Amino acid sequence: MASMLSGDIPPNQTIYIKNLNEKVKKEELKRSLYALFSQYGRILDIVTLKTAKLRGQAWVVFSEITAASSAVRQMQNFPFYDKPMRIQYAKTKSDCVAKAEGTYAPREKKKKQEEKAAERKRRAEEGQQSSGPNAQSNGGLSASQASRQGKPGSQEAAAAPNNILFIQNLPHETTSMMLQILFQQYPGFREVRMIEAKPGIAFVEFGDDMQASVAMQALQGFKITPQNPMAITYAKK
DNA sequence: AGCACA
Repeated sequence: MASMLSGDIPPNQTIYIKNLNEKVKKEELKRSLYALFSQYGRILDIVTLKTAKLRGQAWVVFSEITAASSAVRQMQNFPFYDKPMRIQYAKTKSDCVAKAEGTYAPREKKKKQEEKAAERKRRAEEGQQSSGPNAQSNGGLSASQASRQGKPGSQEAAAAPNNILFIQNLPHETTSMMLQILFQQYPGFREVRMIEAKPGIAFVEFGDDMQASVAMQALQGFKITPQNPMAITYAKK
C-alpha cells in the first residue's frame, strides 16, 4: 500500500505548502519562506495569494526537483508562525518553469481572471504596505552557496566564542520572527533580540558557545534578500 | 480544507 500522508503526487520542482498562518502579510510571508527554504536550493519564485480560496497556502518553486524533495521531507510539519507546515509537491508545473522551458501557454479562465481583478482591487483599497522586493526573480543563494562577503576578518579581531551571536547586515524589514524561524532549527536556540532603534542587527542566544557556533557556521552569509548576506560574529561579552 | 501564477 503506497500510502503517503500527502497522497500520491509525483515529484515536482515546486512544493505546495498549506496550513500557513493566515495572519501573516504576504510580503513577510514570502520573505520568511524564502529565508527558510533557500537552504535547500535556488528558489525561482514564490507564489502566495490572499483570496478566500488561496490564503494559508504557498507555492515555492525550486530550480531543481532534488531541492524540492529535501524540502518536502525535512520541513514537513516545521512550526512556522506557530503552525506546522504541511508540504506536498505541487500538482502542476509552475508558470515560471514553463516560461523558462519555452512551453508556457497563457491560460484563460474567466473565473480566475475575475478573482484576480477582485484581489487587486482589495489590495489597492487596504493600501498595502510599501514596497515589494521579495524572493522571486531568483538571485538568492542558499546558505551553503552564499559567498562569504561582508564577513569579519577585515580588521576587527574575531570576538571570543560566546553563546550569543551578533547578526549584522540584515534587511531593515527583518522581523524577530523571521530570525527565529531561521535560527530555531539549530539545537540550543533560546531567543532573538532586536532593538527598535537599531535596524539591521540582532542578537541570537543559544544554550552554549558550541551550539551558537554551529548555527553561526550554518547561517554565515545566509541571504534573506539577495543583497543582504548575514554577517554573524560572537557578541562581545 | 483549500493546487496558482495578477
